[in-house]
Amino acid sequence: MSIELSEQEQVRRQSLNELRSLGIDPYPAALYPRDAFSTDIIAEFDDNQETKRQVCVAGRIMSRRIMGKASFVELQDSKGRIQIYVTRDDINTEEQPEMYNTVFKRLLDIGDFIGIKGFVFRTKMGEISVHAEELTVLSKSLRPLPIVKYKDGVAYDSFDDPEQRYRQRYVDLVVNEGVKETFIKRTQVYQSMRNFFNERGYIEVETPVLQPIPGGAAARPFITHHNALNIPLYLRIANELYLKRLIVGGFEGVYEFAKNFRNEGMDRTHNPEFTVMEIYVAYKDYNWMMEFTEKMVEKACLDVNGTTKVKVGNNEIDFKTPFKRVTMIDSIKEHTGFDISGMDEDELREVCKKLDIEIDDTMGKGKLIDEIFGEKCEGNYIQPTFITDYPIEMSPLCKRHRTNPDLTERFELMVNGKELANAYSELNDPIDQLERFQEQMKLSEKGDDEAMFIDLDFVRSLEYGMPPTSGMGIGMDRLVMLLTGQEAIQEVLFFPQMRPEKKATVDTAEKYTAIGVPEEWVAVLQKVGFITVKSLHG
RNA sequence: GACUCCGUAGCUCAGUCGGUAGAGCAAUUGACUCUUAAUCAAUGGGUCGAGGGUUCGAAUCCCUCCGGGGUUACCA
Repeated sequence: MSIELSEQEQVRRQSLNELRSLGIDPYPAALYPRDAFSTDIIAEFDDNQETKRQVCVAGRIMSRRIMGKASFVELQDSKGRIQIYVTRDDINTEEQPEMYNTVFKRLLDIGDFIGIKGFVFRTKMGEISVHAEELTVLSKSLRPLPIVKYKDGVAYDSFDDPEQRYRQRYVDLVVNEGVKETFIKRTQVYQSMRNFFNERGYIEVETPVLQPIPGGAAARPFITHHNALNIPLYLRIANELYLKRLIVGGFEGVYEFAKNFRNEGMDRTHNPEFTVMEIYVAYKDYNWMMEFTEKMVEKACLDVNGTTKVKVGNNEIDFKTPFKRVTMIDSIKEHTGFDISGMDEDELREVCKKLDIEIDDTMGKGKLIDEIFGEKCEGNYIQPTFITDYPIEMSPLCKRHRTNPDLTERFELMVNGKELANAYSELNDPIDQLERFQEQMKLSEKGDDEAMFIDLDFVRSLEYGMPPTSGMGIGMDRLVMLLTGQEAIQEVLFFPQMRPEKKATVDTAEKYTAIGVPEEWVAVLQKVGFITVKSLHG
């Protein structure tokens, strides 16, 4: 925040005062009786109408073309833009004879909100516009917006510094065409999925974000402290264990769009907080869940884009069902030539060495297989593909495979070379579950800082009995990225995490003298680099 | 975290070999009652990310720091 105002900010504050002195409230309290939206007016216009349609519109001035006693304004509302034709003779009134020359031309600026009452017509150049008969100042803008111009869909001087766009998303949304559409599509994806679940009778629920044991995934959690209880609490890394408790409790289909938090790196596909939709359905297995998932994704794509095809970067992805299905063992065989079925840890290490994959001693069998798949296979799956039957060591919450005890009934949905969804036939054998947690403990002792904690209450719930259940989690940010063709997670989050904005500040002389620094030393100290009192310590 | 590039007016960007700051839009003043990246004329606007160094002289060269992008590592 700059303390000194730029020339344009000073002018706008001056205009604000002049509006008040003319008896115009720049921030009126009364509701404005808007009765039409920009794009609707254009869509509903009929050249053959005998009487002109009267409308009342409101929005932000995005550009002005002033030609003496007549002007054109581009007014932007939540749906789009419409041109307003403003003339001196039509908007001046007895009470406000300077409405046009002083108020409109001199005191209003790009960025201000105004309301317009008038009639709809088509200009000589053919553009459907509103001929203003009454202009109301609705809100004065004190900061100049970036000026982005459009012609034939091409943007000129777009506001495109990513740092400023993300830090001041409100500005990005105002001036850059298409940004809002991405976020509207995000909401449509959620609506599509909610409808899909609700139609089937599944219930949307909410479970704790603050958890005493961060369970349900392998990840580094954020930790915080609850003062009244005097205990550490973790921000959830997943909601899986809570949703399964609800299946124990008798719900037969529950889902939650859950904000999860992981204290890991940030880049164009990772934000510290992100959203996962998890759903659990009783009496189903992972085969059922595969069909459910592909139908859900196909529908979401159709609802948002009207087609199953999406362009992401140079790839065209088709979400037409059915998706391909490949077991993990077959995938590794196909992309590396190694058949790892039945291999022990040492043999797997040998394979990794041959494939030039970096490994370390903390890695168990499951992690080694995961590395091979991640390095050599994952990236090949551009079109939606289910990878099935993961090794048991890397799936501690998943039911053992019905035909092979070394594997689990698990699938991941890979799209554009990345994991999008993850699902199991859920492990509901409480004794097996406890043993799997204990295996995780051993991994943790071995040095794996992502191994899962033991959640004894969760085991207790399973001891009361959970019906056979299938569960699935899908990364919402990644899904939205795919369905909107965006390649950075920051483009689908309104406010992605950023380093705090910092300005180099210089402490005042008083702060130095307050800690006993002689006044005449202050300038000297600042000159040699101690620009703050704090910098004198340490 | 590592590597790499970037930071100049409200916005988008030039700035040559180190010689003291430029354009378009926006703003201000004026002309113009159907324009649309409106047009025409004039004017003002800069801690060149911050701090230090080299130099007679630094937006430019060197060092440190801050912020961001890209690549990479961990991860969804």
